[in-house]
Amino acid sequence: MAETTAANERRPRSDKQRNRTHILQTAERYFAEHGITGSLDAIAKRAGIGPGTLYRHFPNRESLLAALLQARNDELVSQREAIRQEPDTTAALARWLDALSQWATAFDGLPEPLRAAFSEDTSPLALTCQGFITTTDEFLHAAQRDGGARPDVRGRDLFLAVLAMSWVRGAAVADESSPTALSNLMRTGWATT
Amino acid sequence: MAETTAANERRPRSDKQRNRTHILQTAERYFAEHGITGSLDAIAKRAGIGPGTLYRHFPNRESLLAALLQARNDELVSQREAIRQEPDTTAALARWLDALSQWATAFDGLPEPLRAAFSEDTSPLALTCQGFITTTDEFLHAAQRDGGARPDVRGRDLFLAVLAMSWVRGAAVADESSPTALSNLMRTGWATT
DNA sequence: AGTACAAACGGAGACTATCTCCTTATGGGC
DNA sequence: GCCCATAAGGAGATAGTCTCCGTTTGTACT
Repeated sequence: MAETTAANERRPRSDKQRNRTHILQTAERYFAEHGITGSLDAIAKRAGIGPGTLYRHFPNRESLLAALLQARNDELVSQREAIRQEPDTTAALARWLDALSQWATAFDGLPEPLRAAFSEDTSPLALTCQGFITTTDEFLHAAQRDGGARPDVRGRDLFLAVLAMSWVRGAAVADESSPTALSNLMRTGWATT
Repeated sequence: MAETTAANERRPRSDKQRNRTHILQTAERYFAEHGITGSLDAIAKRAGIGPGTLYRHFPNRESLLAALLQARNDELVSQREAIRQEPDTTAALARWLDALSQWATAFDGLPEPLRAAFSEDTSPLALTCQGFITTTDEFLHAAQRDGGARPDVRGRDLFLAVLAMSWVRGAAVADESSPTALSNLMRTGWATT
């Protein structure tokens, strides 16, 4: 056993990993240009492979998306660690929600599949969402303990609200101040009470 | 000139209006069952007409949607009149936002094209949105005058927030309390300040 | 009633996208 | 160098949007 693979397991063919990487690089660029609804066959063509190859690696758009998001998930997790150092729990929650919002807008149209994944736990994105909801809950509870966040709010709702704001932001690009305005709205609401 | 049509204008063929009505009835049911992304050709087939006929009446999904929404727009406008009688301007704003939210969820998936229309004034839905943003602004200004709403909020942002909440609600059906929770969140925010 | 004709209909089919299946190619182990 | 499992490639089934054009039909006029 010169390899680290399990016994009776042939080492995976080298072209497989090579293709996978190449697909991801191509898809990254393609989604950045056309949004995540761009044609998958077009990505295959641009990557110089057949559609069958793309679909073997990533059986649907969602799994491709999940793979692309991996790097950003890691990034978000490391941000989470940094934010945990923040002594002001309310500021920490605000920073976390901001980071989450940036994550959800990594690609144009991303909130849509995230929302879809939210309600089906069979999706590769669902687990990711679940993890981030848990984190949201942690920051929220800390802030609630310190009196900085309303006690009746749930992490789940905050997560959904961030997703919703990220979604609507995609169309509101015309107005520069919308992102801030919406983020403020979510923080303080419209009422004065 | 025995007819009310303009001079030199032939009266429109009777089957035209008949088909139009029939298409609308069929589409109403179809969208209610399948959401607004259901196949247009399928609607034509169910209505017993050719796709060409459907597309002549409604050149795209959006215009069909706009026609279907007409009745609901009227309903919303009449609700607006009722809400204007409300002496408590803050309660009025809350009621208006609620009505708006119901309007935006008349069909499954409706928030999507509404958001799209929001940023392109060429759309038949865009004008409708614009009108409702104006109304939102009216109720908002009244509430702000009376100190019930934060002065830095804009009607446009409130409208977008309602749209966003309506959108996310589509997926959050699993959790009964989400609609209320999100509506509260929009009203008071997550922070205690 | 019959005729003329603009208006409207119907549906074949062009186009685009997703995804599958099966043949061909190739890399790994011996 | 040979075997063959593994992966690649791409044709094509399926489905949806939308258009074009030959055919039909309702209306007006005689």
